[in-house]
Amino acid sequence: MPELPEVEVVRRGLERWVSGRTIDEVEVRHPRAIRRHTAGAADFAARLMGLQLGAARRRGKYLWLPVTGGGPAAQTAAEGLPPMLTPSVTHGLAILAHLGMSGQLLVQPQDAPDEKHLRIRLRFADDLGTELRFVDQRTFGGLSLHDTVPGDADHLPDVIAHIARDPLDDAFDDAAFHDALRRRRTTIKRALLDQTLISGVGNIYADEALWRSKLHYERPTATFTRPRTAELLGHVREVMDAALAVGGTSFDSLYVNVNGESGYFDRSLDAYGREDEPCRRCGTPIRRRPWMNRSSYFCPRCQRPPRA
DNA sequence: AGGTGCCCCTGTCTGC
DNA sequence: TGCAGACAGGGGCACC
Repeated sequence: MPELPEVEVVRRGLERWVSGRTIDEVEVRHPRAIRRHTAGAADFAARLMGLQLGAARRRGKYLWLPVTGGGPAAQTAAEGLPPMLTPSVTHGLAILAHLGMSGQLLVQPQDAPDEKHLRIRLRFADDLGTELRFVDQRTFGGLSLHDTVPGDADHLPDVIAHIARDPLDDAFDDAAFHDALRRRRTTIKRALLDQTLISGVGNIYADEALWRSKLHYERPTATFTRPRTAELLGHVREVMDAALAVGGTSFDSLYVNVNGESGYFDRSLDAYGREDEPCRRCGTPIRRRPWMNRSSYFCPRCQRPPRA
């Protein structure tokens, strides 16, 4: 599953291979892949026509491409749409993407055979011979077109305005995160997965960062001291940086790489997926516990549960 | 109204 | 062998 570092690799690939290009053909092959675009597939396709893609952005696991323009085909299509859905002068537009569990954005030669789970195809008004494909087996991900937050320098799509900055973002506010933790009446792993507090941390990185911090996943956030929060954030950044260092080497290829193939997951995990294997610190077998319809992996010796 | 938990989806794996 | 069920998981959203 693509985690934040993989999504960042995809962002770099998009920047390199599709930013600046102009859309001139859109094919939606599965309605679920554009379900966040509430006006439907025909509207999605019509409104993308003629748009020029700007620089790729990322927040947590969300990706987006601010767009400009809209050619004759887009204007024609827009005439039949209600005012809310026509291109706005005061608000920018952006194509939003989320890869979900199994999504891939691939830059492929136009004559390459369709992937089994090809959901959306975008072709461009140039002679580079490549197209952008959204491929997704489990269809948790998708593409959609949205207004951007007025005045936002990154052209943030309005529907993800509630998503917090991620810990690799220079503007992430460590002190504000700590204060938010202290105000919450919840437990630390829930907080790490709460996208309104901190984004981009999934189940895997949460378990890894907690293991490195010797923290049990059910520790109440209200007990966190400033140094403990700082240490935890440091470990979150470490595991993400390590994965980025490994997975970030392949974006230079034609394919926009994704799909959790970062070798990081095979070699460097200390807790996640290691049930019954010895803790790399103390040798105690790692345990797995059902948690929120998922699993939590932890060392029962290094990560003691909080008092009841 | 902050916190909790269900549900969407499909392919793989395990156990009976 | 075949089938049922567990599991993987982000995040929207209904509900208390």
